[in-house]
Amino acid sequence: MENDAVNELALKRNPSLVSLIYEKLENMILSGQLRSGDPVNERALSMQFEVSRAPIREACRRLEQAGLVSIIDNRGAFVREVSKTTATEVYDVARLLSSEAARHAVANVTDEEVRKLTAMVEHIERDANRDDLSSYYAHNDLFHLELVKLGRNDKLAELYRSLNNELTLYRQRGLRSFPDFERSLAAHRSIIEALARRDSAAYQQALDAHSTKMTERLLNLGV
Amino acid sequence: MENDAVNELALKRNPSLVSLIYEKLENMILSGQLRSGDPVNERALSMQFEVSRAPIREACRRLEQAGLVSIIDNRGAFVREVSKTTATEVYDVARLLSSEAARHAVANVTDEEVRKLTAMVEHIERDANRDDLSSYYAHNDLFHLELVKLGRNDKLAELYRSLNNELTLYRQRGLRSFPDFERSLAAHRSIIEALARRDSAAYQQALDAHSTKMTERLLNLGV
DNA sequence: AGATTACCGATTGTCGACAATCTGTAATCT
DNA sequence: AGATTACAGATTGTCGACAATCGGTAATCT
Repeated sequence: MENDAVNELALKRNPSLVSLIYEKLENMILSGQLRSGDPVNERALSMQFEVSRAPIREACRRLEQAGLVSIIDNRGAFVREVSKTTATEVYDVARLLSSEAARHAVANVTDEEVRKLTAMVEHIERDANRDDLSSYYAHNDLFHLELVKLGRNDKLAELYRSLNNELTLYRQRGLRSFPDFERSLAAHRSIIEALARRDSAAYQQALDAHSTKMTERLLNLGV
Repeated sequence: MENDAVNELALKRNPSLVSLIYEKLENMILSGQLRSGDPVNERALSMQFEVSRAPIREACRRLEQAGLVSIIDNRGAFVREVSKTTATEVYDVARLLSSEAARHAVANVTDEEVRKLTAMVEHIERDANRDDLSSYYAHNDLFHLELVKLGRNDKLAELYRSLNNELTLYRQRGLRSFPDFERSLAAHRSIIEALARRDSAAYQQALDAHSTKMTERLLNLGV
């Protein structure tokens, strides 16, 4: 099931080898298949994927820019270890961006978007009810990214996405807190509700409260 | 004077070929030597620097991540054209980060830092008096970056630096507004002064006003 | 003439080989 | 024995060559 990754890559093609390899590796890291500190060996991967080292190497450099691996000169790439200090910094910036986006969201949001977001919330609730944690986390992240996009600033949204990836890596590093479903889902509901009412103050307040709560929970884990 | 770039690179060494090439190219772009839309040809550069294409290629990918070039598949890298829309977005995020850093600056700043910043302001003033625009711009950017670092969030400062590089590219794209020295230098003075007094409100207000003024001036150029 | 197709030059994409560099271990010296 | 040095293995860094792909131009067709 894993050694036909070759064909996977060979067939899809055109999205460029590097992109495919990048996504594969990103996924392996964010899903926890590769853990913090693990080496990312160019030759080993080039044999595993049956391509030369060049595209692998390039993908690794992209992973570095994305903050997912650290590269040590002449030593190679290693899945990054995100310290609590760094994670705190990243959280702070992500919250700042999210909050800024929220300030502009209500003025721009369309009915269509409210419907889409509502659907996403419901999807997350289904994941929670089925205890499908991995899907829950993924869709939760997507939901929040979509909220940020309401700020109508592509650059800001892109930065947010990138920061959130780093945070996912941090969360992945060790024991993972079991989410407080009840509280979290309720928060989502009130966020969406305020948005539907076009109540900017309530929306910003609900979102900030939710973000702060999440941050606290996640940072108080590793102690 | 320019074609011994070869020896420059060959001698410095160890900071890795890629880093040297990256910095060289970054400098060529930010200084306006390479202008928006110009192709960044791998083979040409590899001959100019007398290295193989591999390190050039890698440097180009880093430039892309830094937002300084766009890469089109199978077509190569081109110095990026930053639209006014994008520049506005980037400005908004940069201002947000700067403002957030300002909120924490007074609580943390040391006397040593105040001295250093004062020296930087004086340096900028000398540049202004000598009408050394290129030095003026460079030190002005450094000054503002140093202010952001007072926020004690490395990640935030790094993002700010990166965003500012993109903005430099935007400014470089066409006609450049002649700076309003008098107003700008006065603003620097009051920023530093508020900082020295540890007057947080005044500091934040002075900095935000200055940033906003700069933004307006720069964005109203290309119309 | 206008549109379509086939080709050509230029550039990037990928490859396999070799050089440079680092880490850890074993041999040597005091 | 402890410290130092020399070596070996593994990995990245760099290179030159070839393949794939793109844009534009010239030849062809209607």
